[in-house]
Amino acid sequence: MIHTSSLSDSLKEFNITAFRQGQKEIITDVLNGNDVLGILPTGSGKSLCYQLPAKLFEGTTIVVSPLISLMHDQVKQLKAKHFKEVIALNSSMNYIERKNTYRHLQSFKLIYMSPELLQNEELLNYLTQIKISLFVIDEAHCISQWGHEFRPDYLKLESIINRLGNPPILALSATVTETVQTDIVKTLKRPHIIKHIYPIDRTNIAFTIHEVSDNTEKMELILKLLHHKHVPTIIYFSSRAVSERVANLLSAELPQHEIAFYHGGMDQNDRVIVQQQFMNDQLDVICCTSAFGMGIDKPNIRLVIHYHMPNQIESYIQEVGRAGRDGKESLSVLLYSHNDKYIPLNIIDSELPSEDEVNMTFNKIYDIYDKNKNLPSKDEEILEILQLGEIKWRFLQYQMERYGIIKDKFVQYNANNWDVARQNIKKLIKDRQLLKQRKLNEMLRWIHEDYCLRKRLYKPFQHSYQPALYQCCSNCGYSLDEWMPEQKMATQKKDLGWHQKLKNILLIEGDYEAE
DNA sequence: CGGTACAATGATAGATGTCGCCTTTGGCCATGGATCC
Repeated sequence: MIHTSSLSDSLKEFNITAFRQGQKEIITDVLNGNDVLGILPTGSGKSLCYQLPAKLFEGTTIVVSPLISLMHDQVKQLKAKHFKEVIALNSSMNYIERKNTYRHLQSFKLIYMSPELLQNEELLNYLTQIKISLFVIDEAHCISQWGHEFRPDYLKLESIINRLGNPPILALSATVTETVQTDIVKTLKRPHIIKHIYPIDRTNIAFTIHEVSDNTEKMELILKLLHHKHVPTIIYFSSRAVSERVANLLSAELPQHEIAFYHGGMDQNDRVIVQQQFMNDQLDVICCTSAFGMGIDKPNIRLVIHYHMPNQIESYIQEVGRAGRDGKESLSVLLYSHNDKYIPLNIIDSELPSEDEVNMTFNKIYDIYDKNKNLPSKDEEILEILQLGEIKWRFLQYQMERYGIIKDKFVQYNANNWDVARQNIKKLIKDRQLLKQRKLNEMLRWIHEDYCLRKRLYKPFQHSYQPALYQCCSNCGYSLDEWMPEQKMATQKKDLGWHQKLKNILLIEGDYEAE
């Protein structure tokens, strides 16, 4: 039991004078050793909910985070606040570094890691030897959104928590529907988890939908909008190639704007640079896929455009919610043409294996059992043999491990078990596909809604509802022309960068190489 | 046709050189820790 006096003392160490909404309630329950699910809006100080308990607890707190960049940001911030017993683990450490770090894990109060690294036996052996006081899952919606197909290691967290001696859990997120909540609680097997859920509706964002007949019309609309409103803007796409193409077209048409693209296929270095430039207001418009956004806490994003719709409402709420963090009037523009719905349909198809593919995989896995009982060690080889896409195989691999068909690349055969597994997996695939199609249909239904868009958007997420602070939505009579955001001065000078600045100071002539 | 990440590993490109070398002025080579895909 920890006293309130020590709570306020430790607050000072974080340079904070008072708790924000929800923080105290969540932290109190965590300190009392309860399992907690906390839903707080982004920018409301979610991380304090585990950082403060981590500091107060005797043992070590583990934080599972989906992105290495997020872990680094957190560690950097904490070290700046003189919280030093903190580390982010990842696979880039060499043998010596790794051994040295793993041997002294108990000296850290807070350890960040990915769900994938938590599958590593070497690390687990060390972790089971130290006292874990709290197990945190940051961005917990990833369990539901990514766990089933894209990153199945999210579904394995529960068994890991078990191996670590069942420490209390804190799951945190910003956007979680009732369905996703149920999914998280079920996956973690914590039916009695205490829920602290706070409203996530954004009263300073106006919602508009524009149905167009083709992509030319989309471009015209975007050009007109950006030409008149020069504000920090994100444009979301469902295709890397289209995001690049549109970024280039817009750059040519709008010489006053600084425009770049961003997606998962880019060089890691370029991604960091583009993100930094956008954060520092050196870029005005960023054309991106869903890869851009997690951990983006830029206060003055005024406009979020969807060139393509996301494949579910949850994603839309997350993406739109990046606008207007500073509370000022901001705008969402969703562009829709009737062909757009085929993109998410194809994506759904590509992440789950068909019935034929399941049968084929079972047969080929049996062939492997017949020959030498071991899967090739390299994933590429397996994909080559099975003729499957990466995500489909990841899904099947996870399922086959669950049913004991595969264990560490080793194939185990039992005719009865295999039949049961095959039927159940096929059933599961059908269920997942139906669920995904239902989610897509929800999105489409919302797009064709006649009633107030704001109310329909937030209703399934929360019981209370707050009216719009500035403007409501295109169904409540709001039009784009009325929008008058504070704009960037056209004459505003670009940041010169430190090379030029240094050169100016030292009056050096000519160029010199960077670093 | 289209989108999200990480780990692990081998490949690759950039920096170094306590006397590196040679053609003096930077270019080339061999080497082996980072970084990338």
